[in-house]
Amino acid sequence: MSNIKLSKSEENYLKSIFNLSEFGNKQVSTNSISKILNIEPASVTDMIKKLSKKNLIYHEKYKGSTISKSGIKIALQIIRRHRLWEVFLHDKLKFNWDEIHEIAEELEHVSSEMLIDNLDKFLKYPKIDPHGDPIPNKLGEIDFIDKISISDLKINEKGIVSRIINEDEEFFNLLKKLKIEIGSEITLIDKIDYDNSVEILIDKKSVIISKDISNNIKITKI
Amino acid sequence: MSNIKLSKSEENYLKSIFNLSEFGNKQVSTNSISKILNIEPASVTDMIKKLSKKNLIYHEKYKGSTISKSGIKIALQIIRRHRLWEVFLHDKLKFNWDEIHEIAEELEHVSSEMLIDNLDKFLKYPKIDPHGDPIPNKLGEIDFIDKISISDLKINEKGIVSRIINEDEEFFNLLKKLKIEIGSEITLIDKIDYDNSVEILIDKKSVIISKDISNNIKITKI
DNA sequence: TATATATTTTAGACAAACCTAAAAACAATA
DNA sequence: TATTGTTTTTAGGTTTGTCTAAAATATATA
Repeated sequence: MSNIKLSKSEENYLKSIFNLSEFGNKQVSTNSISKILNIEPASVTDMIKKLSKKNLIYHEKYKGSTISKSGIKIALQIIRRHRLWEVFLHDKLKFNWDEIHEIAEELEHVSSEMLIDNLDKFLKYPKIDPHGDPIPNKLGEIDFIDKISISDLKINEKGIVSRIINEDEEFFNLLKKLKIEIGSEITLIDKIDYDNSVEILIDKKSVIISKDISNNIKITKI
Repeated sequence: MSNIKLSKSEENYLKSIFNLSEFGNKQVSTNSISKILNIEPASVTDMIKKLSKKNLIYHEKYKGSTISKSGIKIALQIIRRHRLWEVFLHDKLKFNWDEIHEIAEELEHVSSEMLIDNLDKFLKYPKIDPHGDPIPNKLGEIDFIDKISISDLKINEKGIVSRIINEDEEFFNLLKKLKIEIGSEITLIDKIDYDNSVEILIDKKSVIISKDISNNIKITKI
């Protein structure tokens, strides 16, 4: 089995390559990795060689890198760890969801499988993290949930908030004021044709939110 | 303020030096650090130079090292992090207390002050870890608790198990069978002069335990 | 106290993960 | 297609934290 213990750096590269590859389907350029990790292209080339030798990615000189099956498997475990820690930080330690990413970025590299399994159990096997991103299970399987816009609902239909696109602090504060967060139940009351804003029922109150705001909130139908 | 971010290595050295120094009172030999960290003496000398330059320890060539005030302060924070994570792993994630040390050893290096404060709050500000060791508070203050042996109790006096000395797995299994763990209430029923074994009431049952066993269990009087 | 032994330090090397500068390959376009 | 610009790689360097071998110092003992 691919039980090679990877360094923190290797894990970060692998995660980034996976994220850039759109589930392993796209070739990833050295430059894009460099930008995402804030590391010079020359250093990225070094690490690409290293990961290639470990068969976690395939690399064609001057062309780009593709993540391998075993690379994907490991990347999904790192993402699993990251997202489970995010749930813990948000739900148990009461961090705001704009504060959790950075800390989870550290915690994700603590590599005890039993730790993550027990954490998963403690959190009652959550399916999505506080940003609404799905959490891979122990086997790396992801529950794909159909995410739609509020305006895709019919009048009086209900949805659960499952993804916040914009992660700016101002937007976060607005949502806090509106009592909208991942898991909130929303009912569509009316669509206003004039400017494509929508009237919704949230936290037992009805509010009208602009198209721009509603576009940054994804939901799943109940 | 001494808000220098230390590397994982530096933190481990500092913690070891503190532990070996008996609360900063003793000079620590290069060899003892080498043994505890499993790192060659020559490498230890290198790190000693580095920590000296940062004024976290004082070093006299060929004599030994003493930990400084600011060194102690940082060491106590690392120990605080370690022990809080141990409480979390044991109480929340249901790890056995012989499994938690290694994982806490990793978690203790995740250096967000807010993380530790929130964890502390979540755990309801515990005073001791699952081994019975005291947890420094945010300011580095430790509650010193008078730890005594079971045989120091008078007949019918009660105590709370507050420290397990022997950390071997067999001993752990024995304690599990006897339902003895940190926090358990013990009542001394009788002292047997013949072999210095003691009869105690634990978990509503009376058992006789040998001198050797009772010596490995420290308690605090209620 | 002289000598043997143990401890500590110095010197020099190495791997990991980064860097800069320059060369090589590729892509875009006049 | 020749030139220009961009991307990627190579070459060589740095820092951190480790190592081994040898030298320096301290300690123990005959």
